[in-house]
Amino acid sequence: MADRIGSGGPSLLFLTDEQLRQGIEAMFFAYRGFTADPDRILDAHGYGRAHHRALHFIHRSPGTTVNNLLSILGVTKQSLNRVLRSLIEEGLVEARVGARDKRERHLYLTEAGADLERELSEVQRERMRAAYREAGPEAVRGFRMVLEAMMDPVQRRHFNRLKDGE
Amino acid sequence: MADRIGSGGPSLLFLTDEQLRQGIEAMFFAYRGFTADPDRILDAHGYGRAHHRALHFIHRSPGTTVNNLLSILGVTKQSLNRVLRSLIEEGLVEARVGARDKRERHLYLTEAGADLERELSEVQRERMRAAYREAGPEAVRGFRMVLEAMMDPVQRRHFNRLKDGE
DNA sequence: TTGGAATGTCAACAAGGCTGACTTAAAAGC
DNA sequence: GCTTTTAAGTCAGCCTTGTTGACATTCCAA
Repeated sequence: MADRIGSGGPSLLFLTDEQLRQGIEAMFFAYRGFTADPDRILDAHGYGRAHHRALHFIHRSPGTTVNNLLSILGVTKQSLNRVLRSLIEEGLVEARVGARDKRERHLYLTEAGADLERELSEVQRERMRAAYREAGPEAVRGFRMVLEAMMDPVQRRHFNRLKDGE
Repeated sequence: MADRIGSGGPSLLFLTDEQLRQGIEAMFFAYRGFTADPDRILDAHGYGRAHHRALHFIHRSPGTTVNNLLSILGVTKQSLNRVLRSLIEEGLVEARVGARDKRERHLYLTEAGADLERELSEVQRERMRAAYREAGPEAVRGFRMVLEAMMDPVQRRHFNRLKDGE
């Protein structure tokens, strides 16, 4: 952990391979914690992470189209369709034919879907809240900055669109 | 930083549901970026993320036992074994019978294994380095603090052990 | 009217999780 | 010394979630 990295000086300290590796491991372990609580609930309901993601983004953008959801999630339509079908069959999601463009399906959570989404997001937000509280507001700003910088440009666009409520 | 729970002043801003949801989405999108580069390389070699994780932690703790790796990765031995077997068969990992306890297998990267690990970690570190550079050292500290606070206690122990080079 | 876009569906396959049952070898404990 | 426990490996089978490829339907728009 020694400082002096040759000519680099202290401003480069956080860019040593060791520091970068620690960042990588932090992402790995933290992501496990991040998904642990929802995973338990999903399991009890017989769903998986893919269902959670669909519920989350439909909740976030009610009336979104399948295609839009596809590009946010970055999976194939076949993969999403399997998940979406079970959510629709079991009454958690409603797909309404588009008024303007009847090819499109607009997706909405039913009351039951909103209930499950709330249950899932509650535990996940609780974990995030605890972490934010423990780390403090300044750390949270840094956390958000690094995460945003780590995204692919396409993901980053999605992220900022959602953030701005588009 | 004491966030008073009363009046909900600006110190509570970062704990609103909206802020927390943005944190959740940031984790989701950033994790995709985080794994994107290694995934491409792995794919070209016919390996998957599970192989990457094994290579990473064997590199990190040369001579680690299967059981230890198991508890770091948090998967079943059957699951790890499948991955490990292919890595050993293809000459990327070597398993040496323990000297003190002959039941144990100590895992090491071969030269070929170290080569692939380097290739993988290089692109991942490069992404992390770019993100760190863009966000700045102060942000990096916050990033690390929040991630660590988000881990389950067990993961956090693993993380800190690795960090301290145990 | 016709091309192409949006959607849905079928089939097949792979990675990587899981459980359960069982073996082998060796260490530990009585 | 004998028994139990532990570390590791293996077989079989299952699930979720990702992938390709092929193909049908609907319907907007040029």
